[in-house]
Amino acid sequence: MPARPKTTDERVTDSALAILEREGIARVTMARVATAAGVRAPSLYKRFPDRAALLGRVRLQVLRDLERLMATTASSLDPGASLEAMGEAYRFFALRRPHAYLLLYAPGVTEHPETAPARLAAVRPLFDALRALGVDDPHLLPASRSLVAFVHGYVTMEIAGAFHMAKPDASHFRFGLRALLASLRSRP
Amino acid sequence: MPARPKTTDERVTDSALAILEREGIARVTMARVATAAGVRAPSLYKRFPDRAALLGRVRLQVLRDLERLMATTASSLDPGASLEAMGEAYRFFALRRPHAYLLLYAPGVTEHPETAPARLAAVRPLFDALRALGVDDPHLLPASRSLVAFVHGYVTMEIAGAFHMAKPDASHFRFGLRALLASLRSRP
DNA sequence: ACCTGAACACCGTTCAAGT
DNA sequence: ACCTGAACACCGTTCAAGT
Repeated sequence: MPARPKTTDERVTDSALAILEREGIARVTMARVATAAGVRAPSLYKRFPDRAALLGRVRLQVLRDLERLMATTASSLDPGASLEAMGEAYRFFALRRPHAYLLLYAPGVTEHPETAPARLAAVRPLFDALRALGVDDPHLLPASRSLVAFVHGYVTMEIAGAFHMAKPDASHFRFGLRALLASLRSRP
Repeated sequence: MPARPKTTDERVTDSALAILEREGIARVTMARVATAAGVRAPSLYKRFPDRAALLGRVRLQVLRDLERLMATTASSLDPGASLEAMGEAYRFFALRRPHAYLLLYAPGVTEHPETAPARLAAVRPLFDALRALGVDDPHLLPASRSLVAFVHGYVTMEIAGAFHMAKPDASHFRFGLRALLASLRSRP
């Protein structure tokens, strides 16, 4: 009764992420992921309860990439410049990996227990920069939510093609980001 | 060779919209829509090329509801108050009909030809109010895009439960909306 | 002209049987 | 302990056959 593993959890999630990034969430089927991971579809159920849970694990992976990017981008010098840089970095992340980004808010995904902490960790640098900018404690939460909402909304619409532009236009994004930051900066 | 219709295009889209609002996009299957419309699944293909096109037609319908709401909400009195009211109305629309709202940016939907004009019409009152607020022509497009991005991003995250709040919190939304509007108002 | 059952290729998922 | 073929209930879609 050996029956030794032909794959690993990590290889399964890596395979799923690769298919996701290339072809989108709808194409991430259990059969395709299984084959890419060197196994048959039913075997995946020994590792993940169902497709929603597998996608939840992939989401966590993407979130950690984003978290790393945010931490790297945050500069300790000028908080204003740091916030702008984080906004731009976030947008680039989303535009470069649209399918992976969309997974962060896609329906039909069971949230992995570590996802909530990871989401918090990803906005932590933002929080710190806002504090450094002079935003007082009671306004930290609404301010960071507003920033994330703007950036998330903008890139989602950009990915969906809502602006029907020839090329992605960074100038309008920067306009909005700066407008919001200027307002937060001049808070009483 | 009569074979007279058992349903209509309108009844089909109405049925699809009803299922969508109650159970979400994944549950809008051809079989369920057909039955609700008094017909069998294959019959739908005489009216719509495929599921993506049917969903595209439903999206147009939702967009027109939103357009009507925006037009109604826009007040000709104070443009600042009007913009705030439009933001709040947009948010309520999305929170009251989350599945319908999400369809506006969902993947796997073939865009109906009239959708682009309808999207334009929906933001028209916003455009007008921004102009009345004193935003000059070259900034009208980035300003409206930024506002829509913020509002869209905020409600999407709210629907997805990203803020993990007990109740939806209007105060943070209003904070961000006002911050953005204040910045646009004080433009040179 | 529109509706339909039957069929096809594909899903996610379960499970008894293999090693 | 993990893998698998076979099976189930469901998809979207096509099409020949009905009226």
